[in-house]
Amino acid sequence: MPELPEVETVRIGLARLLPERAFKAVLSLNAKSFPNTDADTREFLLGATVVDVRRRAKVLLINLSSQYSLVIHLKMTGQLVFVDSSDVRFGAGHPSDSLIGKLPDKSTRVEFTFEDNSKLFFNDQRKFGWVRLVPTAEVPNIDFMRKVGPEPLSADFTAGHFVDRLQRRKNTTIKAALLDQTVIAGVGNIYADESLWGAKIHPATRVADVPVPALHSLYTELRYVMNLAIEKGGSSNHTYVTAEGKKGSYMNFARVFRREGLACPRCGTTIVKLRVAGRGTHICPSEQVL
DNA sequence: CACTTGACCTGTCCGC
DNA sequence: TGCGGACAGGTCAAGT
Repeated sequence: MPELPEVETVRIGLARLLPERAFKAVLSLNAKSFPNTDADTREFLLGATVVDVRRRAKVLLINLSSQYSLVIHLKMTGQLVFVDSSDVRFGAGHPSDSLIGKLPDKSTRVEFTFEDNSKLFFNDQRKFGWVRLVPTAEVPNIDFMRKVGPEPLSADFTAGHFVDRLQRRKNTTIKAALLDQTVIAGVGNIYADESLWGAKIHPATRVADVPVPALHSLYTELRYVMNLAIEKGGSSNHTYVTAEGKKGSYMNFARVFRREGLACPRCGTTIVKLRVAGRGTHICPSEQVL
C-alpha cells in the first residue's frame, strides 16, 4: 500500500482539488469500507464543504466545515480518485492507463458526489482500507493516532530522535523496527528496503547490533528516498494511483525493491529476495551482510 | 512489556 | 486450461 510518499502524493492532489466543494451524496458499497450511518452522514457530511486535506502517518484527514473529518486509511490497495463533472459525463480522452472515465468499477467501495456533480471514488480491491466520519476534535484520540510515532520528514525530527526511537526495539530486526508505526510513522516495505540498501545494513540485523553511525546513515537515506518518492509521485507496483488517477514513477528509480535477479546499481552483484519480519525483502548480498 | 504470527480480502502468478 | 498454493505496498488481535 501506499506508504508515506504515496499518501502524501494523494494528499497533495486532493488538497488542490477538494477545498470548498460541498458534499451532495454518498454511496457506500461495502459497510466495512465506510459504515455509513444515515443520520450522522446526513447531519455532518451532506451539505458540508471541504476545508483542507491533511496527512498523519499513512492516514488522510479531509476536514469539513461541519467540524467533522473524513479519516481514511488506504492500507494495501486503497485508491482515492477525483473525477471532474465533465469527466463523469464523458470520460473519454484520457490515457488508457488512467482510471478517469472508468469509475465506478468492481473495486469501488464508496462514491462521494459533490454539488457540482464531480465525484470522489474510494476504490479498494482487498477491502482492508477504510473511511470513517469522525468529529475533528476526536481525531487525535483515535487509537492509531495516540500510538503512532513521529513524522520522519518533519523539520524537527533529528537523527538523534531517530536513533533513540529505533533503539527502543533493540531485540528485534532493524527492518521490523522501521516498519513499526509506533516507532516512526509512515515507513512501509518499499522504503524500508530502499533505505536499508542505501545505508548498507542487512534488514535482519538485530537493532542493538547496528552501529550508531550506520543508524545515522539510515536516517539520511530514509529521508532521501521518501523525499525523492514524493517528488516522483510515489511508487506504483500494482494498484496505487494518485488523486488524478495517475501512476507514480518512483519504481523507475528503485535500487533493490522488486529488483531480484537484477544487478545492484552500486556493485553489480545480483539482488536477492528473502523474507524478514514476515515480508518480502530485497538486498544486495555483497553489501548488506549480517 | 517485547516480540512474532496469523487474520483480514481479492487477484494474480507460477508450478504441476 | 484447471487447480492449489504462495504472495502482494498494512495493521490488528492473539499468541509465546
